Amino acid sequence: MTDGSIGDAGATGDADPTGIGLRDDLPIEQWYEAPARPKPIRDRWTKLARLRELGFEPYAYGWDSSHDLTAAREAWPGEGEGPTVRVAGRIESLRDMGKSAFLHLGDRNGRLQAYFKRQQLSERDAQLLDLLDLGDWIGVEGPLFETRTGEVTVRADRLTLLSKSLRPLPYGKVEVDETGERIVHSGFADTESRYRQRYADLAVNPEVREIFLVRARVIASLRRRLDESGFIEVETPILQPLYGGAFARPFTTHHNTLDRQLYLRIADELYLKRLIVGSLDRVYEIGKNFRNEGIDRTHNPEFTMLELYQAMADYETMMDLAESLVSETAKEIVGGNRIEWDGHTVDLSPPWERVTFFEAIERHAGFDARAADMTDLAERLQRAGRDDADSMNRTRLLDAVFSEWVEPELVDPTIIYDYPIEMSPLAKPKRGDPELAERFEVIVAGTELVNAFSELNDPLDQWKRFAEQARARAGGDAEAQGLDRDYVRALEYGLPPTGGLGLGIDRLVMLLTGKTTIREVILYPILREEEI
RNA sequence: GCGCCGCUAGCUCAACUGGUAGAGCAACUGACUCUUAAUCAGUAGGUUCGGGGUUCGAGUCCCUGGCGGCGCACCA
Repeated sequence: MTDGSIGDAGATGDADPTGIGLRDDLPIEQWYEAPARPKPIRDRWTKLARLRELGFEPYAYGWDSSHDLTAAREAWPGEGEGPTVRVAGRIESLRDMGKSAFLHLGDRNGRLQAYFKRQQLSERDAQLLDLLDLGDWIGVEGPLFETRTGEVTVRADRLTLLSKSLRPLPYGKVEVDETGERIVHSGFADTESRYRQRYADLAVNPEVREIFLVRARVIASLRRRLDESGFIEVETPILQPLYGGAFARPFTTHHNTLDRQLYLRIADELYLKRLIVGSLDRVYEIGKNFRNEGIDRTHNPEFTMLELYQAMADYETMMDLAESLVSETAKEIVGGNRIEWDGHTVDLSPPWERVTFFEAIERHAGFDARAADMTDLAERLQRAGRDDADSMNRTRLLDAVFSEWVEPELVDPTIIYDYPIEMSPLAKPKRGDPELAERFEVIVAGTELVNAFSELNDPLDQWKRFAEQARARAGGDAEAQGLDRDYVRALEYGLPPTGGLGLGIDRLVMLLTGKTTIREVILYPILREEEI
């Protein structure tokens, strides 16, 4: 397979050089009526032909709605016949009873029933009604009323086909019980198909649409809050000659004209701090990072981060900012700070508990990791079943200890601060304790949500830390950072005291939507190639 | 990367120890003027993920490949 794109499904150009453009060796028209197609597809193809015969345009050019479906339902005055509305939507259910028919239209966040009385329709509209299928987009015009069973409904006096659906959507049957709760029977549930055909997932599962509406509102809310606080939004390179700002392996690519190797960024950090040097004293960027690492419930190779930098601030300012950004956003988007997540109740209201890195280990693992030597750390990890411990340096050992005993215990957001300095090559040493860095992470529900520090602004110190990284890299640590000479040059001009913060947008959305898999909050999560 | 589980009709799922592959929804034909998981009668729908093997006989057992899920590792 040279091209796995879904749009080219079934092309057989490789097998038959004269067959370019054929679909499974057939001209496209014959493909739809071939016996190999499921009957619903063949039937829809026949209906499409019939519609054309009758002079209907199956793919319209536009439509003017007077209301979306939710607004239309709300426009019903409460009794009697309401105003005439023009609405559009996709047919989600269809109940034809001969002389009359009911169907439900759906749009991005609403649903409205339409009632058709054949006697009252023009002959053409009645013909059209007979050729409709689930999944078709239609427009409807008529007055609102309430059915005997109490559902606000539009009585369709006029009907317009907007787009004919040739492929049956995997609709389940929707039952609405006495409490108004939607119960979906059967439906579209196969995880793999849902991700591969996200369009069908979104079309059929309103709760999936809701996740992405929430995601959009979360991002808009963060952006508005930062804009109002005097931050300016910027864009920095994704294609970078040197990657840095985090510990991760990059994706590598190549620019032809420049004939030069480039990397997809693993973090925005170094470019953003250069802007603070340039006197843009509050900047942020919301964008994709790319890390060439494993894939699991909390990691997708491309993911979205908010990074912000504020001059004249330190990590304590960032702690306050992290608290307010997360809790205010939660209040605004989901209406509160108590969230049910993976069987826990997570309380996002500030202030969050603040514990130092070594205190946290003391508390949850029961020993003083700062005093412990490497052998001691490795032995403890080995006893806990980590057989790779003897190959780790001290940084990795401490990190392993932290993720083994501390992280899983933290449910409510917890600020873990004062990390060992060797784990934090871009952070300032802690005042009065240079073995530690002024850095914190926010751990919520067992995973890292925020990473922040007082930014290292001493160019000499930065050079030495880079050099240390370079040594670690030479010693085989594939994730150690490269030496970025231009960044040091920038620091030499003078980086004011600066606080910086990174917040994982995907994980925040997971938290606010109750999802335990990052794939559920990314529209197109990465998957292996599909054979179509 | 390793381990476990899964892949059957367009969708959701059945098929005991190997013995003719089924149901509901969707579809089609017909009936029905306020239905709503509409109902009723009938019809059609399958390369059981691909390849190989064992067997008189494989959805089922074995080998191999693909894809997915979960866990572990990795990802500070």
